[in-house]
Amino acid sequence: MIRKPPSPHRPRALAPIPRVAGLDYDVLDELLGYSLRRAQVALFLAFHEATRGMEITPPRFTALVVIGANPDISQSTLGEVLGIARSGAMLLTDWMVARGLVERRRRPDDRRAWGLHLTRRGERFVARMKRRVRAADARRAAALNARELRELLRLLAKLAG
Amino acid sequence: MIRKPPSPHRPRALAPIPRVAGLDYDVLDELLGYSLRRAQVALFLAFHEATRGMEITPPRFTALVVIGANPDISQSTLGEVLGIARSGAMLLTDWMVARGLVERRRRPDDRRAWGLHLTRRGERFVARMKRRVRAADARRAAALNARELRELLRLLAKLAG
DNA sequence: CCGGATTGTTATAGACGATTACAATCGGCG
DNA sequence: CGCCGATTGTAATCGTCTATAACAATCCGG
Repeated sequence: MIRKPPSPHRPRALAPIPRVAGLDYDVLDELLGYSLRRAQVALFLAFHEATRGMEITPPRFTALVVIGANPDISQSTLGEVLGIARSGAMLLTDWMVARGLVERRRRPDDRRAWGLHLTRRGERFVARMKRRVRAADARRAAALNARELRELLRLLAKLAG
Repeated sequence: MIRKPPSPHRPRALAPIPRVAGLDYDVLDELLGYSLRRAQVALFLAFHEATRGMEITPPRFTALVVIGANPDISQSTLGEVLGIARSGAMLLTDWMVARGLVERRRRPDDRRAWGLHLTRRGERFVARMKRRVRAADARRAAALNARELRELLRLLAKLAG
C-alpha cells in the first residue's frame, strides 16, 4: 500500500485585507459577509503567527482538537465536522499519521472504519498548539471588553445557526 | 497575444459547517476565530445562493464593485484591495474582460498601467449582482435586530482593525 | 541620463477540495 | 440465512486558486 508522502506547509492567504486609502468601497462596507471576512482574515493571521513553525493550518488544528476530545472517531465523521469530503479527510489523516500525531486503530465492531486516536506525542503537540492558539485568539479579542466579546460570540452563533 | 480562456465556475466550499450531535468541540467553541468561520461560511452560502448562475465568487464580486466605484483603477491596486498578488489580479481581470464586463484602457499619464472600467454590460451586471447579494445578506442578517446588527458591524470593524 | 522601482505579463508549482469509481464490510429485510 | 443497498476507506484524476520568479516596458528621482 504505497502512498504519496503528505505535503509540507505553505499557507494559502497570508495577506491581510488592507483598507486602501482614498478608495470607495461602495456597498461592501454595508455587507455583513465582507465585514466577517475582514475580521476572519485578521484572526487567521493571528492563528498563523501563533502556530509558526508547527506546519499547522486551521483544518489541521480543528482535526487534532476534535480527535483529542473524541477518541475513536472515524475519518468520515471527522470529514463531516470539517465540512470536507471523505477523500480530503483521508489526506488530512495521512498527514497527522505521518507526523506521528495520530494513529489509526481497527474497530472490533466495524471493520470498515478506523478509530482515530492521538499518540502520546500527539497529545503533547495538541496541548502546546491549544495554548498558543488560545493566547493568540485572546490577544486579538482584547480589542473588545468582556461584555462586547460575549455579545459578539452570541451574535455570531445566531448568524451561523 | 494568445491567452487561455478563463475558467468556468465551480465554487470551492459549498458545505456548511454542521454542528455534529454528541460531539465534543472542546476549545473550539471558545475561539473567536472558529465562531467567525462558522458565521462566515453561513454568509458565503447565502452569497452563493444569491448569485447562482452568474459564475460569481466573492473576489469577483468585490473586484467588480470596486471597479465600478473607482473607475480607472489599476490591476495592481485591485490586487492590493483583494489581498492577492498581481498575477492573480491579472487572471481575475482576464475573466472579467472575457465576459465583456470590464475593459482595459491605456492611461495617458502612465503607459505601464491599465485603467479598468466597467462596460455598459458590466454596469448592468454589477447592479443586478449588488441587488441580489444585498438581499441575501439582509435576509441572513434578519436573524438580528437593527441594534444587534449595528453592534455586530461595529465589533467586527474593531476586530479587523 | 541613469539606476532603481513599479506595472503588467507569463510560466510554473503547490495546496486543497470535489468527483468518481472500487472493494470490503455492515445491516436490514424477505 | 442470504441478498442487496448503504457506508467506509481508498485511489486516481481534475479544477481552482494563489504564490513565486523572471522578464520587458515604463516611470521617476538624484
